[in-house]
Amino acid sequence: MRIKNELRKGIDEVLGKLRLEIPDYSLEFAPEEIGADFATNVALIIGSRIEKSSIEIAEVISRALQEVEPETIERIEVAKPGFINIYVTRKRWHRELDTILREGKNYGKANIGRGMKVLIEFVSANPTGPLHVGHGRCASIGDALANILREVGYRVVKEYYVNDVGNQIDLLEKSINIRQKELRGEDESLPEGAYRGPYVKEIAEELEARYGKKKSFPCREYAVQKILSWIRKDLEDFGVKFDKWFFESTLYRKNKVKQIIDSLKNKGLIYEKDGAQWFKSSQFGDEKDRVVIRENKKPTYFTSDITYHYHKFRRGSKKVINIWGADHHGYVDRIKASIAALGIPPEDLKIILYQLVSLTRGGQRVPMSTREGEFVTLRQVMEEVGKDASRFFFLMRGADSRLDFDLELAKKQSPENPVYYVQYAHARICSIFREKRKKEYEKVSLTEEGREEEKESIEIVKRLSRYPEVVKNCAQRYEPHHLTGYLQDLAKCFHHYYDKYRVLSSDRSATKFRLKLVAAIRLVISNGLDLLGISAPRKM
RNA sequence: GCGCCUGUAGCUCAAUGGAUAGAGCAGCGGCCUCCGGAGCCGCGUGUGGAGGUUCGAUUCCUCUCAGGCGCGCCA
Repeated sequence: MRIKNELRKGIDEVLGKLRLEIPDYSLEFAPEEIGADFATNVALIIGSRIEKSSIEIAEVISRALQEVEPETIERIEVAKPGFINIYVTRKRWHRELDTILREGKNYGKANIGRGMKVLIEFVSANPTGPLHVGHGRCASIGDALANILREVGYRVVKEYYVNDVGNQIDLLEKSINIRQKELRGEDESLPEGAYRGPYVKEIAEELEARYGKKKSFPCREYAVQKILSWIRKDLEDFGVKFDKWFFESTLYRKNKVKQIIDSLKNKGLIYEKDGAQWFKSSQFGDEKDRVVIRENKKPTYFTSDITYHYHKFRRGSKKVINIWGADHHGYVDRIKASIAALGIPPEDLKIILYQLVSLTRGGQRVPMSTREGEFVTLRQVMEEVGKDASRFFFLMRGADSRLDFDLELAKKQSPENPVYYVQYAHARICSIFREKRKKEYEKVSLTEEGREEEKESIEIVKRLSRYPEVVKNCAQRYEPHHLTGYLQDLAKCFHHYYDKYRVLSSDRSATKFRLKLVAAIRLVISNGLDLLGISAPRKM
């Protein structure tokens, strides 16, 4: 068992013996300045409930705990307001290190998901143009989160929703047609909001070559397929693979949208006004009602989105996660209202909003509108900055913070980019093991007992020991960025240690221990980077 | 005007209601007989403002100021 779980069990046992109710208390790694290994506020919580001094309670609990866990606990101190600080024996930390190495690739896995099915939908950019940097941020977050959720025991499906019908596609078709006319020498200017990117011309040329002046040809289908194939390739090269591509058009083809409207009608939640059909979303927390069937009898985008979300749950997902750009936040309440109306608890739908990436190039703001056709693509960023670096960069900050991405700076910084710092630690450790094979240390096995005397090594074991909780924390809060921070910190500890102590030396006993330690560091870095979708190179 | 998000060190950002608020970058000064110098070490009077909740607030509540976004029978 890992130390923390063991201590929690011990504390619970002590509270039982003292006939105290077990409150919701914290048991954490103590802040570094304290010097202790773990700290709990259990006495503070109890003290505030019953009218007694927290310090006294802490002292009673400490004494009892010491007796329950003599092998693990070196000593216990009670501090200021009533914290209990626990010092763990070195022997116990050594066992922890062995546990980590034994678990190997599985270290970090948990079962808080208990096999629950989760559907995570992200990117879902309209197939009207290539992916841009913002989508890269979304893809990085979604993919990492999916990996993390899998790691802690959820069954995760990654899905991309393709809006292959509607006004944007109409507009794309129109834009292509105009470019075709240009090719034939006819002049017609692009309407307001048309797609102007060079790829539109490219598609127009291909269509022109294939179909010439034929009256009808599958323009939309061709264009969507074409653009989607670019998107797919971009994502693939970015290391993101979707389990399912769900086409909006299938909802119409299978009449699902009409079924949803009928179902809402049967619940008495649809009424007519100004020639349109309205859904009473305000009854479910939305600020006002919304149109689902326009005056022209066509459903709105919202209507197919209701249908889509309902069917995500119908397909067996207990939890649905969406990752949207923050400019869609006004949409959250109405979509939650709609699934609530259909009998699904709205809290089963988690919507993560990421702030848009503002892109600059040498301090100059780069406009980022797909429709204006002037934007920096994900591919450009990948090629300039590299896949690993850009993914790490996108994952360093919480989704809620705005991200300033200066391309010139990112390029310039690339050698000092934090991702290299973490990867370098991994490569360095691999190098130690290459060196080990060349020399007499060859026969040293990682299962042998070794001696440790420097305090930094125990600090590192403590950090390694935190790893599974970091992963859990990311999963429970849907925030992968805690993992990037953790890995940077771990890499820092390693580089420091490496600089101060030689791993391979004539001191055989110390060598045994240090090899174990760095092997465990390498393991955790590798597991962590893997979850983030970033490679852990053996050489750089 | 209403709603959501964000205000933390020169810059970019961390911190499940916990103890003396932490990193990176930039700047200055040091470290290569030795496993990879893409590295290490040293240098810091910062939570926009005012109240409140409590043993304890960057975190929760109210008000306020600043920025971003949204408020369509667009998606």
